[in-house]
Amino acid sequence: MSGEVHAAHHVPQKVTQTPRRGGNGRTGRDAYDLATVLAIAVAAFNEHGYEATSMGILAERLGTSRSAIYYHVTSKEDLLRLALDRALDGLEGVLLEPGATVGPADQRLRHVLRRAVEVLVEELPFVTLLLRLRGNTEVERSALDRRRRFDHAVTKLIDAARDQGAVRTDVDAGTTTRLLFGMINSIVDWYRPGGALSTSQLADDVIAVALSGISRQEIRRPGA
Amino acid sequence: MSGEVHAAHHVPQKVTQTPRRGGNGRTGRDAYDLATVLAIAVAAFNEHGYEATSMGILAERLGTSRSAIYYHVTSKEDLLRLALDRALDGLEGVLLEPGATVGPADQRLRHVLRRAVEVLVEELPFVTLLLRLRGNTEVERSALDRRRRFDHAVTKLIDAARDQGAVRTDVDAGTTTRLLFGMINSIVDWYRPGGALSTSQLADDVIAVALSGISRQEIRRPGA
DNA sequence: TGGTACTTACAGATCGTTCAGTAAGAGAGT
DNA sequence: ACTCTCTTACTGAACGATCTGTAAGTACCA
Repeated sequence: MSGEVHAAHHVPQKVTQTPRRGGNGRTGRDAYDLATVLAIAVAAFNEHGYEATSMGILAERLGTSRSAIYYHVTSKEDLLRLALDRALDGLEGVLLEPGATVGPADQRLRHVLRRAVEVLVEELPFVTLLLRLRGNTEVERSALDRRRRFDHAVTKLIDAARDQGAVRTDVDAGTTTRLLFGMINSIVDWYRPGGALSTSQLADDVIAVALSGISRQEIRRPGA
Repeated sequence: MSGEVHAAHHVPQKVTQTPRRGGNGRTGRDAYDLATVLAIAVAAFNEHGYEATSMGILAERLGTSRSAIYYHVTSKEDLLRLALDRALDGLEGVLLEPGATVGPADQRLRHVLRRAVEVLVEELPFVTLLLRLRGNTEVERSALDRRRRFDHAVTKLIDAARDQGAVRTDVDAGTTTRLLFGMINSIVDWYRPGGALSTSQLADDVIAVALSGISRQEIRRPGA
């Protein structure tokens, strides 16, 4: 039924940190591209919160003027929409992968958890922004709506794994799902790629703790 | 002058939703008390974010004027400080309880987890505000500092339980702790007291999933 | 010459906060 | 019972700063 998640609209944009001055491109003056503006904006949004971040701060960080930004985007909210689309495109893409659509439910669940962690790390600032939304404007509400649909797809996966006998039944299904999401989503609050913990190891750890908890394990077969 | 308001520490204040008109208290006019103003303010802060919430919105919700609020508090930041103090007082109180200080580490850990969930629910709006801080102002940074000290105390408990052999060692201690906190803290994003799930049951579920994960359990003795 | 990427200048609104003034009850004095 | 004074709890206007967004002009390059 409802799982019709929109496919990735376009290829993830390369975020170039430096303005391409003068010659290499094709055009006029300093030439910040949209991706740069967006990357700086999202970083600032995550530091101060979207509404508390002024276009003046963005301009300062870009080394340009407030109004120059309006050459690249039509509004502040436009920046937000662009950023949220990117996060959501990435997450929804996971659900379309073969590993998420074929095979036993518990294996599909493992695949989605692992890939969700990976996308979350790849698109860290964008997903961070998404996860901190309040839903005050229409843009925010529609992003939250897409996020809810994603969550719901994962919930159905957990339900399937439960029917299959792979998930505990002494805790309510909704509670299980929410606690699981809480654990995964918290990654944006502390994980920074490039440190001692690799993304791959992080994904392993998340799956291990999510499935088996923090207690010391007895004999446990890898299949369940 | 009115600076020395300092939240009545541990005793949870009654939040009266209605202004006490006329006679019972002292004198004057409508007489909103600090607790009412604070409750309304925190609710608004959680909905729109602290910085995005204007004094005008608070005044509107209180049915009064912006300037009237300044009779009760010295500044907008003062409201924030009061709210954060309340959340932190509650959480820190848990660490002082006998159940958190005496006995085997794994039992103390269980106690702290359960009580942390309970305080989190009791003081839901205040803790919610705390958990969404960015650390931009001095008030926010000092609150985050207190929160880090609380987290660190729990981390030490987990370490003790690990030394005792109750916690898995195949996942890094720091990662374990952060995933655990992520799970617990996420409660503020979805749990609302008064529903089908009681606070006590929620605490049970959190402990069950935190310790043993979402997988179907084999034989597992309640002690570990 | 024409498009690109701006800059300067500003409109209009809203922000947190201050301040002078005031309505109304409480207590004291008579 | 009556006034007088003091305290409480505001009201309403105004302040300077800052906010998003726009309009018009301009430097640069092909």
